[in-house]
Amino acid sequence: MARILITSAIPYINGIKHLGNLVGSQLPADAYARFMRARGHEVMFICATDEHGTPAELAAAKAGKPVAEFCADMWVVQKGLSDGFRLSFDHFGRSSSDRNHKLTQYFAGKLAENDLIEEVSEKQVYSNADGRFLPDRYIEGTCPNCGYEHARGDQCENCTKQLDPTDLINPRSAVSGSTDLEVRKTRHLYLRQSKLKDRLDQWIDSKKDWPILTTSIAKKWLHDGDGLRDRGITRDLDWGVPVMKGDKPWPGMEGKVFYVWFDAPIEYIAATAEWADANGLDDAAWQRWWRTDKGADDVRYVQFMGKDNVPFHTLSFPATIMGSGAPWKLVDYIKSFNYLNYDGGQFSTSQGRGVFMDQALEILPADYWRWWLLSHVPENSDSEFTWENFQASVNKDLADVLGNFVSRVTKFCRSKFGEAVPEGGAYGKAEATVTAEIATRLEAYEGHMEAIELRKATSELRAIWVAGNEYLQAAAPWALFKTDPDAAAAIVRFALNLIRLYGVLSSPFIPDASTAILAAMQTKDDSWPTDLDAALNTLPAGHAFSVPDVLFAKITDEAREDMQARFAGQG
RNA sequence: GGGCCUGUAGCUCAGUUGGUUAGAGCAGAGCGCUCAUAACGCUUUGGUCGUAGGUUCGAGUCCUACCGGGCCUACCA
Repeated sequence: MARILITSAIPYINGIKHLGNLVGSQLPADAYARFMRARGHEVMFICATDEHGTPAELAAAKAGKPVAEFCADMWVVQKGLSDGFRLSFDHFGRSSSDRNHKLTQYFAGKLAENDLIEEVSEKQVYSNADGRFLPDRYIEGTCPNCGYEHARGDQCENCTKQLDPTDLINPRSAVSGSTDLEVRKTRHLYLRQSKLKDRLDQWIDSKKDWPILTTSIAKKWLHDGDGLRDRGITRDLDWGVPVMKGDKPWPGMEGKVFYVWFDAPIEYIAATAEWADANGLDDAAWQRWWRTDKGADDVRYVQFMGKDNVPFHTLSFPATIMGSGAPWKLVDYIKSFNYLNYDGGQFSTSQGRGVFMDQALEILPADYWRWWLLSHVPENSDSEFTWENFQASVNKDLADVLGNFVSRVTKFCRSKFGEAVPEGGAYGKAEATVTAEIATRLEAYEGHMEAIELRKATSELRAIWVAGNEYLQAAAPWALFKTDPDAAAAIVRFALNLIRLYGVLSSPFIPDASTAILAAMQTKDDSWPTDLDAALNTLPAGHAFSVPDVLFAKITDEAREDMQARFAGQG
């Protein structure tokens, strides 16, 4: 039995996430975690909300709430949605937790001890009307290059020229529109990750099996221009982790907080500590996942994230871990994803374009979304959601291939033999043949899951469902029943056992249906099959079962058209 | 501008270190079955693998150029 630590990129607190966000980290991480648990491994699956930064403060102001209250409320919303999608986190934490405050300050102190922190004096734009420093992109003005009037302080979206906020003509705050701006001097801490460049480079080089998307982004940042640049890790904000050197004050840094991307990955560790706290466990309980000197050296640590998060996970966070000089666990495998687009364009929060997590659950059960999203997860390139594809995929795979199989077998049995596994006859050649096919496919399925090749895994799982229909069609118990009821009984017995097997094998992707299948089969035995012949004899003759309700109702053309219209967006 | 990814049947995608007639699912067509959510099964029609060159006995696979799509480019997270 292995020990596997799994983290999903932590969703930003600022609003409800859309399906593109969901499929880019949390959902694939969940399928992987569920599979590994089902295989009997010890899993720690961690997620949290990412609560700091300027956008959170602004969203809170817009909602008319103090930021702490806003975040607390949004955490409840996001937690509810992750439960709704059946994301099986062992703990869903908060980056604003006391644990994260302490750990973030601890890491900063360690980095300072090791001469990896530098104080830099810089100039930044301050908005008097807003009473805050503004990040470059929150300053708007006319582009000096092309004359576009809504250029942002970091880059003009029209001509793509890189800008400095002071380049803008008629600069104004993107928050309030105020032009009462001034450039102020401020001091910030920088993480001297450039000193760790060679070590990071060698480390990345050693990861031959990582997705090319992961390593190519890391390489680009390591070697672009003068190489890896140092990075500011503090901000002039009110909401965040106060800058401290371990548990001591940091002279000159009063009133400042750590930058959200410094504390966010540390929350992976902190959330595990929060988990221990929530379960009344001691520090050793979480440290055995994170400290290689306290039991974590046999842990395999896998991270999931969208491609936009790759630099922080391949460089900044490892630099923090390495630079601490303490035996913290470094990531072993980084699975990164491309983007999911929506019907010919991007998902857009501002334009209300696409489907958001709360709306998705209002429309259809979680399993529908999970199945479609995971069988189309953007592993190799950006992929696209269309309602036609969603409808076709869900109706065919879930309703016809799997759902109808369960239906036809259980109903046939009920009408001919009653609601118990029938006795009589014996498994023969046909059963051996399909068992052999499933064994081969199961091995492939497991291999793809181990390698986190989720699309391939779903297609193999589907083929396992199809094998049941092929078997049943060839065996034709409805015909055999008339001449040889015992032979028909054996076929039905085998098919009922197939149903239970499907319930077990499908659980990483469609957990609710899995539960419903096992409940209908009236069994608690959800153990992953190691011996297929034994697994297909789990339900003995005489074992009672019930005919479940329709597992997956089909999406009608009319319903699809309604949804299509509803989510077309205003943009 | 620079870097990276991507372009394979109407649609969504597989195609290992280059090796014989390029595969799967869906959609389409035909047949079969009638237990089932008009579900299932079998058979079958679709591709000069973005374009043009090159390397090679041999290229979807390697190289070059071009065309199209996408992402990143460090103060949004």
